[in-house]
Amino acid sequence: MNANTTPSAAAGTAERRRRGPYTGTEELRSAILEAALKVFARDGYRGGSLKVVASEAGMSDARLLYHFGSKSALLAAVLELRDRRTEAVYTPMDADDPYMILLGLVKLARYNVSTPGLVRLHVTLSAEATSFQHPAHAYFVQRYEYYVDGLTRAFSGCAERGTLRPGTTPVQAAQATIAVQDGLQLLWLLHGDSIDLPGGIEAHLRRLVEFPESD
Amino acid sequence: MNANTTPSAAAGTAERRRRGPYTGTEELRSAILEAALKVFARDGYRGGSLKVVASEAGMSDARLLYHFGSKSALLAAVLELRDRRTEAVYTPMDADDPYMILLGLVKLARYNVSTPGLVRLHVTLSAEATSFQHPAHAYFVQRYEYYVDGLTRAFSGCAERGTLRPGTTPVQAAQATIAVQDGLQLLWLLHGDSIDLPGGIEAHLRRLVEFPESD
DNA sequence: GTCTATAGAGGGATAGAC
DNA sequence: GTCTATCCCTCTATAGAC
Repeated sequence: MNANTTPSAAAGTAERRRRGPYTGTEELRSAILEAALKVFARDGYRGGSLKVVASEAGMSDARLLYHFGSKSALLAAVLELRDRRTEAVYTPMDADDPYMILLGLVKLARYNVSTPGLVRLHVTLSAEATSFQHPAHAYFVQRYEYYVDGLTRAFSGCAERGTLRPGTTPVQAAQATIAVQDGLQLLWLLHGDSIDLPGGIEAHLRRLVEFPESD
Repeated sequence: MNANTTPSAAAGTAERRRRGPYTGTEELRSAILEAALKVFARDGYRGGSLKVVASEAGMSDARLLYHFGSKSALLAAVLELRDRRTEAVYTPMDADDPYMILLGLVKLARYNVSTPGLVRLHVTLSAEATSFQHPAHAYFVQRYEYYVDGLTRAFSGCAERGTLRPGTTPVQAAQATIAVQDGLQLLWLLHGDSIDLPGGIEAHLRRLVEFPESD
């Protein structure tokens, strides 16, 4: 969040040319993160190598490691980056209006189809992270807990307003919604644009909830 | 499918004891496949190593490779094994009764929760296989096509009988159903038994279709 | 901060003796 | 068929010169 360029970035122009196109530490880190996101999304954490990440970012792996310390630290930074991107599109989860929370998922899906890399990253890493010793295991467990809780509250809000269709509890609705979201992303990666990601999620939500007309 | 023991299996008891507990080629292959399934399920194809598989099966990696030739060939055999296991529980997909096809998914889910290894294998490998160069990429693309087509036919059957609830097309219903199935499996692996896999799928199906009372 | 070089471990696959 | 030994590669991370 700090826009200051670090002191160490005040290198002469000659040196800058020798070092590559990065004019400051932030830009360098950002370039590495971009490359890492791409590689982890394509090959997973286990399958993606630092050498490939470094090469995609146009630098040596030693230089990359100097800035991030270790591969798992790089992964953590990538997940952080992803969270920032997602939050920029999907703020709610503690909003008052449950319908806004739920329909926010459709907006998020529209954003997702515009950035396949983020979808790939999520699908690949969340599956890898089911393994207990995966460095992102705790992250994904926590994240799902957060989303299940938030959506359960939203569906409870609908139930209070009498717009949750009978036959499903708020918790089940929340779990099913996350499942549809993740499952459709996987399907979309395997089957391409014969899958309508936002449309599928919206249809799912409308089977669960009767939304007030305001659209 | 051939139950013959290969000639080479006719080893004396003394030799058998030196070689390990496997009395025939089929049993040996089967032991390897069991270990491979376990390892690939836990660590993925990329993350799982032949040395570990061999060690879990109580043999050297050279011996393993003699019987399967390569790592990707081993993967193919594991996927075949999985298909056989699944087909033993879920035969339909070309049955006449669409309700039977759909409710078969609930039965399948009940089976799945009894064998976490198979669920892990599916979740892990299907995500890895979104990568184009993954050795199981074609397998999963094909498999999903098969399931989407089959379920689309089933939901079309419901539509003809007037029991597909309005607002969703058969194709969308099929895609959503597969998504719920896969997504719930992922959620179940991350969150354990707070997720009711069969119940979640059945609830999803009942939101889509009005089943005739016969249960 | 960045480079080259390398340590040290582990990967898949093969060779040759038995 | 199975073993031991080994090849050759890639991996993460570190060391030391600059």
